[in-house]
Amino acid sequence: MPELPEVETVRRGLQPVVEGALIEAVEQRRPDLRFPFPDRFADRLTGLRVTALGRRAKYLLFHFDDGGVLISHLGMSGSWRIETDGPDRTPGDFHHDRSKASAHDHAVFHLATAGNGKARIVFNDPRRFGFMLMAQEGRLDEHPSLAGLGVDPAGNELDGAMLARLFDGKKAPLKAALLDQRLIAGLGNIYVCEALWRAQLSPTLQAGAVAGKGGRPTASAERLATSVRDVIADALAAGGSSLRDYVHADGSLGYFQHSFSVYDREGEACLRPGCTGVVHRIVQSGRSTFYCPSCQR
DNA sequence: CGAATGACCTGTGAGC
DNA sequence: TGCTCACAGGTCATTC
Repeated sequence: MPELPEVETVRRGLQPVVEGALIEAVEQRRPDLRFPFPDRFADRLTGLRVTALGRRAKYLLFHFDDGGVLISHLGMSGSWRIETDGPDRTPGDFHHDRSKASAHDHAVFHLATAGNGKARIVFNDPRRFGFMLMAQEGRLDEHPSLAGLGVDPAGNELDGAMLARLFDGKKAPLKAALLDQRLIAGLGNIYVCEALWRAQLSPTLQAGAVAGKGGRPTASAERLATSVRDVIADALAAGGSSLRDYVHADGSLGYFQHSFSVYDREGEACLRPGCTGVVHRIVQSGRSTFYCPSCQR
């Protein structure tokens, strides 16, 4: 379920366990995910210390003390799980049993944590659209997976003016433009639908029309930029609020109860106060779009 | 060049 | 119950 807010929630859950941890062993249980694992994957990681856990768009970045960086993408169905042995030792510790082990556990990192405990983090991915790649510190921006990524909607940069500049002259529908990771990096199908609903804009409008002439922001562009940021911020808040340190009792990360305003609500009443419309589903570039034709124009 | 489509995988739920 | 089908939150390669 990983769009940007879910990936960030996973990052925050993993962070206290992996930052400062020493990788004592790595189990790689199959040769590939979406792509082959990097050559000598387990050997290269064993003995390294994690200096920081970062994120770029939907990519998790494990920074190591030798200057290497592990780029981890969750694809459509990937997840990380934390396992620890024994009773809790400090207030920050948590205990998770191994009952969730499954055939789709593809990689296991055995860690000696900064707090001198033992932990494992397990990557599980039934559909195997996820992947892991290696990069070098200082050359991250040149890595094929990260080069060309657009602005992060969780930060402060995205405003109406920037959105208008990005969409200026684009003939693609708004839905497709918002999904384009080269423009805004981190939005996925759900939050694009949600942002358009908030902004009361039709997903079928031409992106360039919203930008306005010459990239000067229209009221629609301002509204859309605000909606995108608010949708992401609200999802992030939801990710942290219902969980203890973003970690479920079973150690799984990043999946949280969430209700959507339009996504997956085909045929149901529009939730906007005063709107009597019904949510429709259409297909744009092969993917479902949910929107209310009555109030999104 | 931009835009649209198919491919990559497995799991799930709806409908018969 | 068991089968088939449509569909699933992402990206990449290919085609028009």
